[in-house]
Amino acid sequence: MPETETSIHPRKLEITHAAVTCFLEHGYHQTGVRDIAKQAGISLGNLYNHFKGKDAVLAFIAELEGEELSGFIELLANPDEPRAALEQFIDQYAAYTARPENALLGVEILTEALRNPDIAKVFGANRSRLIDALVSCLNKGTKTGIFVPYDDPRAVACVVLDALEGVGLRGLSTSKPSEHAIRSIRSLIINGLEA
Amino acid sequence: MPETETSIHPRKLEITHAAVTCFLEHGYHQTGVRDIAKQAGISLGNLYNHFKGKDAVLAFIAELEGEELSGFIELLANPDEPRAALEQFIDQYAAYTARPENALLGVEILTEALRNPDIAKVFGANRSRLIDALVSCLNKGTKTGIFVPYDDPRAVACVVLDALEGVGLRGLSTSKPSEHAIRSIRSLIINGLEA
Amino acid sequence: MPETETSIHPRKLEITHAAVTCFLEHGYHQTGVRDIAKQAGISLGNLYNHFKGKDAVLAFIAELEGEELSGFIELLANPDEPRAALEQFIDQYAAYTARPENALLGVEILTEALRNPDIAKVFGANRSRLIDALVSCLNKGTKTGIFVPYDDPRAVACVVLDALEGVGLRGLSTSKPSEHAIRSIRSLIINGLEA
Amino acid sequence: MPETETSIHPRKLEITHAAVTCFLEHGYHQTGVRDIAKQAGISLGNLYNHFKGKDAVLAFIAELEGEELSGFIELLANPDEPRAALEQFIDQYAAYTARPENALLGVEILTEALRNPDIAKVFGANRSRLIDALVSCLNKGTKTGIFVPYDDPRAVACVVLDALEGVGLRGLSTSKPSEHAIRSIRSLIINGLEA
DNA sequence: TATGAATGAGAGTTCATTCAT
DNA sequence: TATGAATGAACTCTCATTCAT
Repeated sequence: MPETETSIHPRKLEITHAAVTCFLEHGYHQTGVRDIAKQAGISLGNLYNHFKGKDAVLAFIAELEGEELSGFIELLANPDEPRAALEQFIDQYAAYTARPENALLGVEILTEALRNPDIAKVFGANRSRLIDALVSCLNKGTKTGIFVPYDDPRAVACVVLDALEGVGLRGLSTSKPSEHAIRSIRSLIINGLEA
Repeated sequence: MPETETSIHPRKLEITHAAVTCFLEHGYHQTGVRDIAKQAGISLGNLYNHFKGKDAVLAFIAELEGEELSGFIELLANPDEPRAALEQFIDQYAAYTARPENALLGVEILTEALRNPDIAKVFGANRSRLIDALVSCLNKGTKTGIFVPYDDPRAVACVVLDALEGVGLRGLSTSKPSEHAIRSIRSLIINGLEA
Repeated sequence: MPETETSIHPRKLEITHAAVTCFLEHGYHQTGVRDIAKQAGISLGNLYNHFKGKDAVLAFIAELEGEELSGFIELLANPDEPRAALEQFIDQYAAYTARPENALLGVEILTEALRNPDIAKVFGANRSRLIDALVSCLNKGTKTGIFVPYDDPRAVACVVLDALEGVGLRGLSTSKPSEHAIRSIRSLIINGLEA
Repeated sequence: MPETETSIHPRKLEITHAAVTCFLEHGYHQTGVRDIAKQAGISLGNLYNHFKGKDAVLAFIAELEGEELSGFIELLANPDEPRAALEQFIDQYAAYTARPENALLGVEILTEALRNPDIAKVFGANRSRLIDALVSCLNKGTKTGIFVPYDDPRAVACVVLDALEGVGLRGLSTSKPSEHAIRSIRSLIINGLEA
């Protein structure tokens, strides 16, 4: 619940943005705390007035990313037309992950979450919210008969997310926006889900 | 046959296995060259008689991983029954990526490839071979009329790989083998592809 | 005034003195950064808060040495009596180079300057100032008719410096102050220059 | 007495030449034993069949340099005309030290001799032979009345050598052959010595 | 004689973090 | 809040040398 903080010091956000810039350019482990401080234009010691340590910066970034997911979740949460909602989600989430900053940060956070419990906690919470919303959308679609019933809707939701995020990751190396790719995924998924 | 060396010094393989163990347990960046040497039971300096540096160890691991893909590629290359071949590939590749060692190493190599050209080269070559084979299978299926035609078969191939690898990655956090997940993916994909 | 920094951190000077001690005793390449830090009584990492690296320490020493030359340069710059000025310079500069610390550091800096551009820059600047001053003194002497005219006064200046510095270097091995040597040089030079 | 060796293995000379090449290019301390072996086209271990260690290679180079001095020494040893012999020596020795390889190696050996007794022994022996010869030439000149008497002929000899070697060293940085310089030195010295 | 794997100490440098000011 | 000096462990990598083959 990052929103419960009474107010976020503007300096904290500056540091966060500086860190994002560094992490994107050089990666989390290749970025030093000094680099972040320099990029933020503050002293090294002052960074520790706003963050407990390097980990905390990444965790905070993950928190902020989590807030960006709210739009997607609302979209999926209680859709009148599950199929339309799903299609819209696919397009928008694909666009989201296609932005290199999101794809790169995503994989940094993912890999760090594998071994760092603090990061894992935030990352897992974000993921759960998104998957829950997606599952609820799929279930509604199944209930209204427009989607085939699956024995593990959560697995399907994961596949959808993995595929979409994979596009973003792939785009990093190939450096092409891959309009085709997104369309193909949407077709594949919708095709595969439709009753 | 990426390994053109006439013979590989057994010590080189020992070091490689030690490195794999370390990378799996602590990650690439969290593993020191000393850790690898200690795990391999050799002196630090001797490691540099077999590898140019830490990067080279990871690159060599990626090379060896590439060789493990040959089985999958043969499976897909010129299938009599594309649908059966695809299903078989999905099951086997899902089983492959479901093994934590493969999933973990895969993501380490992937993220390192994003910024390290030496790793990117090997990683990209491996990926290309697999995608090419998958595309050829899809194309054959389309030609024989059992798959719907897609305007970007390569994108579809990527989706399939991303989804399967996503399962492996997901399994690392949830630590359950996820039989369901694989079945769901197979259904989704096959369902989505069938004419 | 090569030192444009508004103020030099006292620790930086402490490190410099420690480095001088080490370089004199063991030579530049045989001295480790750890040795310098230990001699200075500070931690290893802190040294890098004051110097960019080992090279920078030597470069700074060379800078400080350059400042010590100012006295000699003033002596030579615009002498009323070139011959007296030259004799005085010879005696004083011989005494300067006869001090082992100056001779030893000088040769360390010289040899390092041969391959390290950063050192070469500082070293070259120092040398130029001294030679320029010497040349101006010789020229004045020639103009006033007390020195023979030379077609390359700069070459003569170099010879004088080389000879004087050679005494200092020689004294390191023979470990005798060599009063004789200096007197011989002065005679030789003055004798050779007089009209 | 390097000549007493019954015979020098040709490989030993190859290694020596390789070492000279390396030392000239990167300096003694910056050259690794591996570099020498690679340059010589032999294995690392084999180098140690011919030399006790890295020091021994430099010491052997110094020995060979000593042999090259024989010509100069004969020239000076018992001259019929000391003045002509001295002039000839100045020109030839200047030409010798003007060759970068000799100047560079000379300063490498000199600085190493300051702290390494093994090198100092060889270097000192070479120097003594040359100075002795020069002194004997000067003394003969003084005796025959063509040179002024000096109270320390050995010091004068040192000045001459220092000046000539200084030219070579100076030429390394300025990279001009400095015909002028040599002429100036000869004039200065001869001028200064003549009765 | 010749090889190159093996050693481990040591190289220079960066690290995340703390703390007095 | 803000500073940057201070810490020392850790980093990757190179060193001269030895030794079994």
